[in-house]
Amino acid sequence: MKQADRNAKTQQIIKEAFIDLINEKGFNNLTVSDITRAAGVSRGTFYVHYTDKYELLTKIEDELVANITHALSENLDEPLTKHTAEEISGSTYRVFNKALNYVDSERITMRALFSPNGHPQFFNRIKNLVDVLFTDQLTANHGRFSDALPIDYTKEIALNSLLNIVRHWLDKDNPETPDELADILMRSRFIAPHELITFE
Amino acid sequence: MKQADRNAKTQQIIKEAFIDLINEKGFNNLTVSDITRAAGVSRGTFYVHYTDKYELLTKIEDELVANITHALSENLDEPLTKHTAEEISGSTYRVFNKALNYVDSERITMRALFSPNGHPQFFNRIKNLVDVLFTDQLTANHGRFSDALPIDYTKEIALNSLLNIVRHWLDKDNPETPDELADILMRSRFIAPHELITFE
DNA sequence: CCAGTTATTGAACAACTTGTTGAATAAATT
DNA sequence: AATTTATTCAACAAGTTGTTCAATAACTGG
Repeated sequence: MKQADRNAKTQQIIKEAFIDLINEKGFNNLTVSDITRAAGVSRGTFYVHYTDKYELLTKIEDELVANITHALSENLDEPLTKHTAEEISGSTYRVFNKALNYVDSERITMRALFSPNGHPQFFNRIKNLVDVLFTDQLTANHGRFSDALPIDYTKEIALNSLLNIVRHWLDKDNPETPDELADILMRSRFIAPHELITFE
Repeated sequence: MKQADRNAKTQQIIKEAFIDLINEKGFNNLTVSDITRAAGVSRGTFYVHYTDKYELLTKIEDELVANITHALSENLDEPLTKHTAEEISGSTYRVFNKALNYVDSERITMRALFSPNGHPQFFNRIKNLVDVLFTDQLTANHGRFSDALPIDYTKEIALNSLLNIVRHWLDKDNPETPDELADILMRSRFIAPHELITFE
């Protein structure tokens, strides 16, 4: 085995043990000793690769963010060349679908980080990512559908609905396929949430 | 000063220092020593009142949950005696208004706990609270408005929209009054969030 | 006002985690 | 086979944890 592969393999073992431990006891309650014990690796080895558990977390998150950004951006400029409602809708579906398929491939890690025992800042980072990528569409449509609700609240509703659906999906034991969830996300856009909370 | 008052005062000083520190460095990064130093109190005193920082957190949360439950429940049975749409709508508004006024009175604490550096489990606890209290209304209306979206996703959208609006409101520097936010919550019920995320 | 109860203080304790270092060993490279 | 690189293991000081205890301070009831 090559040196590079050897490093990669060690780091992979550490990462997997780390994600397992986040699910077991939460990021904040796990120690570097916990990680190395679970990974079957010396504590010294950990500190060769990472300065602390926060850097390990950051490196994992950075990779996820880069790939999600890529998946979301890839089809994002397409709409400008599309004209019919069907073309636009299909394009939106493909953006969701592509991103969800990647998220699904990192399901265990994503679920761990999105969980209450994971890293709330990571959820916010993804939220900010989606915000920036979709911000033009958001502001452009605001006013047409919003009934003059303040723009900041409108954005909160839209972003949180989208991302909490994904979070809920990640938490499920028998989740829908990424394709099915993309479909649910498409349909969810036409539902006013609080119509469902009334006293009728 | 009476003994009971003396205890209450000490605990209040500790609680205030604790909330300040959550905002400064986050719950997970603060130590008991940090709290007692900030509170100007001996570390021994802390351990007389609380076994650790988790118990302190829990006691604060329990009080908030009890009061929010009270505020939400008080007007919740009214609708059964109401008949017109205006009566029902007014009743809903009063439930929101009452709860929001209490939350506003505990704004600094609520914001600290709801923040990413606070306690995500507390947000989930409130979410569960609202879920249980409104669950009858939720299921009753499902199907009429949902376009056959799976019930679990419908609930996620409704609960997260409601609570993230409140969270966003708590984070604001110049927030609306509780009355104004109750109005925003009422109006937000008729907005389909993802209509705003399209590629048109 | 005094004696008894209760709260606070400050110091000490062992156990644990942290991040660092260095020497020995093991594995890959050339 | 000699060199570079990765891993291991042990030791280190510094900080936190939760507990204990004796001394001090503050309230309480008579």
